[in-house]
Amino acid sequence: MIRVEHWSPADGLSLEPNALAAAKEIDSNLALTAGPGAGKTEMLAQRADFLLRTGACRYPKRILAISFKVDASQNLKARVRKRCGPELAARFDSHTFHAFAKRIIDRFRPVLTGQDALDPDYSVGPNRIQRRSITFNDMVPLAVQIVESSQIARNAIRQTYSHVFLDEFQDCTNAQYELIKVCFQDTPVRLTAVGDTKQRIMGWAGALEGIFESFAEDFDAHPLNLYQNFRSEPRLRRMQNAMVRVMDLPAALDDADLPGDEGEIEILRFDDDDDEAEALAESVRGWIDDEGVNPSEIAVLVSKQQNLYCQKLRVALDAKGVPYRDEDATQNLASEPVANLIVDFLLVAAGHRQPGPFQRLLDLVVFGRGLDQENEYRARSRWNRYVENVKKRLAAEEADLADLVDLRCIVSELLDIVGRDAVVGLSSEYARGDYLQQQIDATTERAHTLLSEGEDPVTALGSFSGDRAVKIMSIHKSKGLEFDTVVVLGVESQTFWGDQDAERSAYFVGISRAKRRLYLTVCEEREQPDGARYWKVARTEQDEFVGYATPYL
DNA sequence: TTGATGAAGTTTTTT
DNA sequence: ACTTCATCAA
Repeated sequence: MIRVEHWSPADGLSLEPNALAAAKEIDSNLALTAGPGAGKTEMLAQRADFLLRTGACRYPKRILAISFKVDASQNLKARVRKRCGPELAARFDSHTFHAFAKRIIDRFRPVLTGQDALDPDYSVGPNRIQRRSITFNDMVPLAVQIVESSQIARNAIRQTYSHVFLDEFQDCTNAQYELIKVCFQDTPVRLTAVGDTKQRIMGWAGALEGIFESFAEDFDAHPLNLYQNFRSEPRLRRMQNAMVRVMDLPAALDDADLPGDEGEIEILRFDDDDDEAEALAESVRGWIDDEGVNPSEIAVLVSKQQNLYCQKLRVALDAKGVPYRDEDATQNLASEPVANLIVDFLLVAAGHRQPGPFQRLLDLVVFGRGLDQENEYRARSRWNRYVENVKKRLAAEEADLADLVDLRCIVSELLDIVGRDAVVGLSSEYARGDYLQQQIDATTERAHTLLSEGEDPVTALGSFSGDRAVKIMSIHKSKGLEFDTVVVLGVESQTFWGDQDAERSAYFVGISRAKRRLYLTVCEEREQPDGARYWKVARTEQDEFVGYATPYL
């Protein structure tokens, strides 16, 4: 443990003054607003490092981080582990709102009585069924009810955590805010809320307007703002700034403060979506093959109906052999930690030099266990021996990944080596029923399908792992992510319909994912799902949204 | 039966 | 923004 005055940001990073102030804040609750690319995640990771290393969060107290999306919560956890090491990071709990609520329900379930009583083996499904099943939407309200009515639950939560981080706070809903309040209002627990009201894109799901103001009031939180944008090149920042001028004038900068020609913005206009798919696939292929851009640094974003809008693009990418991952279709399995574990291992076993998967496996199997140095060394060499052994068997054709029996065998062997406890610990869902086995079977099936297509294993599994695949996803899914090159597909009034402010925020989120290059596509005509009808592009919204880009081409 | 009119529904996430 | 469905008048 070190003294507060001796702490400096981990890994020799430097933070802008307000980020440093936020990271080192001890007494106040914080309401930290910051635009895209300001380094909110990094600030939280550094703050975790500060709290854990200086003992402001002293053992056995823990830090609770609440995000909205699974991958955001995993990213934050990984960043914290990187900054302060696995031992301290073990006291950093990173959950989604739903996961946090469900943990409360599972732990204090008997508190629920009468109408709301739940059986021990209740399930989560599409319908609320008395005692047997709840829906996603029931989770947070039930957790609120538990914490409200049970002093024991309240105390348990308040005594576990000394600090709470709230990520993407602009998208906090009424029910979620209630949960935060019943758990932590008027307690010594210190809260840090970070977000950007200009990126509020969950209004349709009940995200509260003016949530930062309410929070500042209810929790007497100290407001801070981060000004920098470490993500985007200046040309892109000027376009973002043009949107900020419309959405939140006081937060806008003078364009003169964003000098430089770096960065690239293009508007691609097409007659129809066939041309669009063809040209886009060709551009993507060029970026990867000619410019050497990593496919995973390229994202195609759509506002709505991803399946419909990206169908032709997928066909065109297939035809050109461009690896891509449709985050919609693969979502279920690809977001399962055990699926990633298995696929990472298959990639390492089958391919040469797979740094991403290799490192993730090491983190899980060796470093993530809080072992001391000697045992860590042993675990590492044991793991390396095992990997080499499987590689050798594959090379000698004693085992064949394309063979389902061999594949099953290798998977079960892997899970034994990793350890049942470690696998179950990957997700809170795995402890119950046969859910884990189902996911393992589904992954094996899927891997078998991919591997028996005849391509080499690394390419075949590439679309699953996503390490070397172009990402196709909704703007909502892209929140919090960043890419070298971003294509916003279909910048048309037909795709950005709905509440004007909400749509503008969504567009802002989309364009601000790009670090260096932004492409916008517009079609005059686009095919409808039944294949027969076409619509013409209306002009109004197209002019507004594309218009933000035109001065910066 | 046809055409005209208007209202309602559609999308985005979460164990 | 656009589609689908219900209703009403001719």
